[in-house]
Amino acid sequence: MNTKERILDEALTLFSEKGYANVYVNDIAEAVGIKAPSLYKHYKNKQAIFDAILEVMYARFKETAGSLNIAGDNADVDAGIYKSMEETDLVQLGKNLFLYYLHDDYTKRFRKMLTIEQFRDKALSTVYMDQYFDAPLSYQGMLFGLIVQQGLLKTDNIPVMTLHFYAPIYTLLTVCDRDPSREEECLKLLEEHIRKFDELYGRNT
Amino acid sequence: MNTKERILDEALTLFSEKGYANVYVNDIAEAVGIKAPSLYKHYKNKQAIFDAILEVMYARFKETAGSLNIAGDNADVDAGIYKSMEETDLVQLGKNLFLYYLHDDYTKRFRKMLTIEQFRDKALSTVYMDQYFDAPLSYQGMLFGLIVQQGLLKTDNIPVMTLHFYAPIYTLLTVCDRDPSREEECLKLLEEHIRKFDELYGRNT
DNA sequence: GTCTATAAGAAGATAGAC
DNA sequence: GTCTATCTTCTTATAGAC
Repeated sequence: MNTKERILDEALTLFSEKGYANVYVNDIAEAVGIKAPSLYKHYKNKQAIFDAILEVMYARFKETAGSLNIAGDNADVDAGIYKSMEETDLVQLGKNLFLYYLHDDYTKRFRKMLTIEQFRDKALSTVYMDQYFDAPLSYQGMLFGLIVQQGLLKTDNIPVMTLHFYAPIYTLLTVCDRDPSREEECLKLLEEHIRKFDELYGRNT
Repeated sequence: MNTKERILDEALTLFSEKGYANVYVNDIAEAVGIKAPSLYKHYKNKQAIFDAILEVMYARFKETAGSLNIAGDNADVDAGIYKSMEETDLVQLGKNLFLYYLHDDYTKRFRKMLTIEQFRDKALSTVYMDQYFDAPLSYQGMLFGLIVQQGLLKTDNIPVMTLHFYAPIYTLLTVCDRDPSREEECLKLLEEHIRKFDELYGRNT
């Protein structure tokens, strides 16, 4: 990783921990191991560093299309999900998804930074919502549509079914973001959630 | 409302919109209609204003005990909920709760401020989690325990049942906080969520 | 309690040597 | 590309009159 990239990396870490306004260019330089004025050889100013981070983020979000997919980052795996649903590997998939988003270094820092900065910039709150509400619900809703079509789960309201699957995952994710020490507890609840979800939707009309 | 209170009120509005670091004492003074130096006759410094806001917040949170209760802010109403559950007024109660937390002016601004500032201060993230995760789940879990005892709803896992009820409400609340124009859409989903929740847990073992 | 004037310091950014 | 020195601006806070 060259200096220009390291600046983005360290800045992202700092922004995600303290927010843009509470991070000084000197902090970033120090984290990188250079002096503050040297930053300006790589980026026009502090805002340009922030903007560059957003660009990287947008690019990554685009790559993983409907982020917070059922399989996390692999649409191929998702595509096969409704074929093997008989074994209730929905649990394993849900946990993988959760852990991927919780532990993937970039994803995690982006999410925390967005959480802090979203109210200052309407565009950021739109990105946050798209990434953590609309896209997951849309993508997962499509998958559940297939699963229901296969007769593996039953419902007359797929959007609500999707919300029932996803909202607890999202909620538990926000808990772990705030207090990583609660990960074990949340994973346990997550597993119980999916098992019960499967049970509730598995044998009703 | 005297000047001292108006300072807190305007500061809370500004902090919830831009975050502590992005609000200058001059902004607060301007909002109140006085000059910045006059603020210092009421509060020792900027941080003291923030701290005073937190105190008010803690006091209010304490008043409404297990905030995000089923009935929002009225434990008496909650206490009677499991007697009249036959009429599925769970929907109305859920909507009232949601709307109370969405529209109550103080609650809303506190929540947004906490969202922005929580990562800077461990204590704040603890307050946030307690207020929007632990307390609601604990309180609602107790109520669902009673409801289940009455045989009105059925489950072998009350914590997960409570999560299933609350997580969608929480998730939809975070959507409306970010984009108030989606309130109608979210209310519709909320209502469908509770109806389906009632259906799923109403006729299973 | 509010004002004007201003001090004190912090933070972002530039100049120019190496 | 990195450094030291420095400038500029912004922000908090104080002094002292009214």
